[in-house]
Amino acid sequence: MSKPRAKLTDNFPGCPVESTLSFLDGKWKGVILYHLLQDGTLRFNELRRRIPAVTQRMLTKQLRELEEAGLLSRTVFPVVPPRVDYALTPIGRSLEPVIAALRLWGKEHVICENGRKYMVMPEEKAASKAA
Amino acid sequence: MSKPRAKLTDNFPGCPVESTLSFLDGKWKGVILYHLLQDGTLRFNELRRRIPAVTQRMLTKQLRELEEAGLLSRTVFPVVPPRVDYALTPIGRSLEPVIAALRLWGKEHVICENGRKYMVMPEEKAASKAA
DNA sequence: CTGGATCCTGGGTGATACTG
DNA sequence: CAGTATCACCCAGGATCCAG
Repeated sequence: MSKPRAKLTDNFPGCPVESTLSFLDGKWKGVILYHLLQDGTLRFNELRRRIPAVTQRMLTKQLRELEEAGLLSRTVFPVVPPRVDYALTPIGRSLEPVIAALRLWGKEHVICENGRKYMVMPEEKAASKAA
Repeated sequence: MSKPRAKLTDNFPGCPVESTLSFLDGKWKGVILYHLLQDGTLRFNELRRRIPAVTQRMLTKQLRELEEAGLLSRTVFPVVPPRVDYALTPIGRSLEPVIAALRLWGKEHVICENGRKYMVMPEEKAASKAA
């Protein structure tokens, strides 16, 4: 199945938010899409290097799910050593505004420090500037 | 902890996409935020009615997590029968562009039919489905 | 280099029953 | 009405070893 968690009986039609989220479900899909949007085409280990915390197993899994969903294409070069390129499909690329929105909000409202995440209230930022 | 799945050791700072996604993690957060954005303030059962597939347990849980994250406020009225209002905080409301992007993409690229989800290629819509 | 196969576990999620 | 308490299941996700 292409949906890892979604039981396909979630809710009635009419919740595109849920639908979209279901394609981003999984711990690494968002990051993968982000890097693919940034760099165009990436090989397996190039992706790994950009997402240090991911394991091969999970990277493979999430890539396959994204591929099955039609969001990215996987190109195998029959050479030795093996080479596999990953790139977004047109649909995958159409997620750009979504990823951009996610990224923007994260930059605005979350502080990442040593791997920890802290929320930042806009008022605090404004207040510190104004007051 | 406020993050259900995120191990906080995911990746180095620099991935706001991941950060944002971590706040939307969980099966119902997106939908909850969406409805709260739509309707302003909602009571517990009003939310339930808008998300038929959710159980009380999960609705409660996700609401608490969103509250702990600071995205929504929970107002208890000491009356009988009980009444609890949920509304977005300013930060919660700041997620509007994100939810909007998610929703827009879903409307453009996903068809919900009888609870099932089908991807729709923009090209296929433009050009008649020939395959 | 790019995976596949296997084992394992944490906790997310559901179902149900109960309560002020 | 708005939850809490419990039990049980399933599978996402990590670790490790193996393979072409």
